[in-house]
Amino acid sequence: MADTVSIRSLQERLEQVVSIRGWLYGKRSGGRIAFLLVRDGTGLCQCVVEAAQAELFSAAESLGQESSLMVTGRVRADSRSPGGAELAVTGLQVLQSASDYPISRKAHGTDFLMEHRHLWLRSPRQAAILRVRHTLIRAARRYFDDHGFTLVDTPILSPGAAEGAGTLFPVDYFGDTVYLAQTGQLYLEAAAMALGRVYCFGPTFRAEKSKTRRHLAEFWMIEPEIAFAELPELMTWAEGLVCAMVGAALSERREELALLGRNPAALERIAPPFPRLTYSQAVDLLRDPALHRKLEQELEADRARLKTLIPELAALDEQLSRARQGWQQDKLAQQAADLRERIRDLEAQVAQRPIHIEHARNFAWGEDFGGDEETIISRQFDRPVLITEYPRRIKAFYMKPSPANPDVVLNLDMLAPEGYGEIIGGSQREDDLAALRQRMAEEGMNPAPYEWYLDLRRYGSVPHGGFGLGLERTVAWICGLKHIRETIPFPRLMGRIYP
RNA sequence: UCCGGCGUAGCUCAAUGGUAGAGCGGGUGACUGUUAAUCACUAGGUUACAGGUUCGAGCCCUGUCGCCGGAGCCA
Repeated sequence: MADTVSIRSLQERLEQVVSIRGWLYGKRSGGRIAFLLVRDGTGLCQCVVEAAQAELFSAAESLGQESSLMVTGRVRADSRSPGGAELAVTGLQVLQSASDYPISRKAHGTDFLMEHRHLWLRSPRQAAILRVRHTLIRAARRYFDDHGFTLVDTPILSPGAAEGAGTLFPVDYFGDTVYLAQTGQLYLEAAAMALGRVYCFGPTFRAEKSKTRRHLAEFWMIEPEIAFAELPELMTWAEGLVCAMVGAALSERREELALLGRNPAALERIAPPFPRLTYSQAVDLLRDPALHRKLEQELEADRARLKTLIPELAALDEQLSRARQGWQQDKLAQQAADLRERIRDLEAQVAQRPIHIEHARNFAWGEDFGGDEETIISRQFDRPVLITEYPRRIKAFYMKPSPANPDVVLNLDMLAPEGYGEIIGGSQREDDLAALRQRMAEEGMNPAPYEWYLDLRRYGSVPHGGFGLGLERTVAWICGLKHIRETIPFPRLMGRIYP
């Protein structure tokens, strides 16, 4: 009886007879030889069946993509097999013979792939993303665990809405309406007063009707909350967390990042200290004529690039019209489609840029940053940027105003580079009972459901704060993905709940 | 909610208002080392749906539905 081993470990089994279990990823056959490409979640292995073994050969030839099987054979080194080792098959047990697997090893549209998300996960690219995601989660948890934090799970069902009830999902709770949590923060504050340093990691829910590449209705957030921490300390924690996550991806997931086409150089630059701006400094930056000149130069550069892309596309179309073989045609058509998409994106950017510049020029202190302002600011730096002290009026009631300027609060946002947007939002909390009550009154909030929260200020209140990191946006940034829907196994998007 | 784009074979896409097509995938056959193998043959269609204009509609018009991503809002 041969040992059953993982494909990843085949290199250590050269010349031995072993079995592997997995799924048929691809198949090619000649008149007297058949190649089965088997995947098992740890790697890909080419399995060779020769026609001399008539029964094995006909069984191998009849298998459809994604059939599940156990293959036994002698391991031999061969550079033509994906993992460097192939299996000379002596035994083949078909667990289930599959036919008409919907996802071929070819280009598909996003709608089709999303409808088949449960199968799409089997493709190498999606599996790579899930591995990076896993590594980032582990790195974040390890970072907190190693720094004296205690994991505290906060409830998912929460009574009444803290702010903007329209952004919460209502749920029937024994006849009452409650809501799916959009943060564990208030509960974490209670836990921080018990344990000092705490964090939670769980799903959060937003009912915002946002249909963009940066939004999910259900996403995972890592939230630390730290007793005695004031704003500067919070920034250090945020920086440390992000560096720990990027570092783990670089040290443990090089292969996956390469498969995803992510240039590691952009990630290797990520080191503390991150640039820090106050909101007011960011506004000055937006209004700075030097920035506008720079943006206009970039606009010219993009226009020039667009001019080079268009002949490139024409050349590709020309090649396409001359291509003979079907799959070459298909490949070229795919390249042409990709290029067309890049051109469309670039054209849209070029068209939008003057509007963005105009927005930046006219940006008034007190407004919140929109996506285009965030993009402009984050593009000025080659690593994540921290922005602090936003106007009090656009921020939540629990944020502590700055003692130096009560018009701003002691909050922090972190913008990821390359236009990936906000990945962290947090603040030092208001720890004074009277001030907190006043802020709640200003917001027109009923204090009754928050008496427990106010208790935290009645009994041994201390300065404290925390922040939340959006896992999926971080995964998208680190993997260099165009869309957040690939960062989570089963994305919940507005208008999509299947599968 | 608003703005814009798209909807043709299982998939990816073609088709001046005038005979609905190609590649991939499926099926059959050929081929001793393939790398999205290749070659030959073959099956496969209510052109999203409902109206309208026209001698004639995949194409033009109106409405509905679905999908996409941008604004607002947010991580």
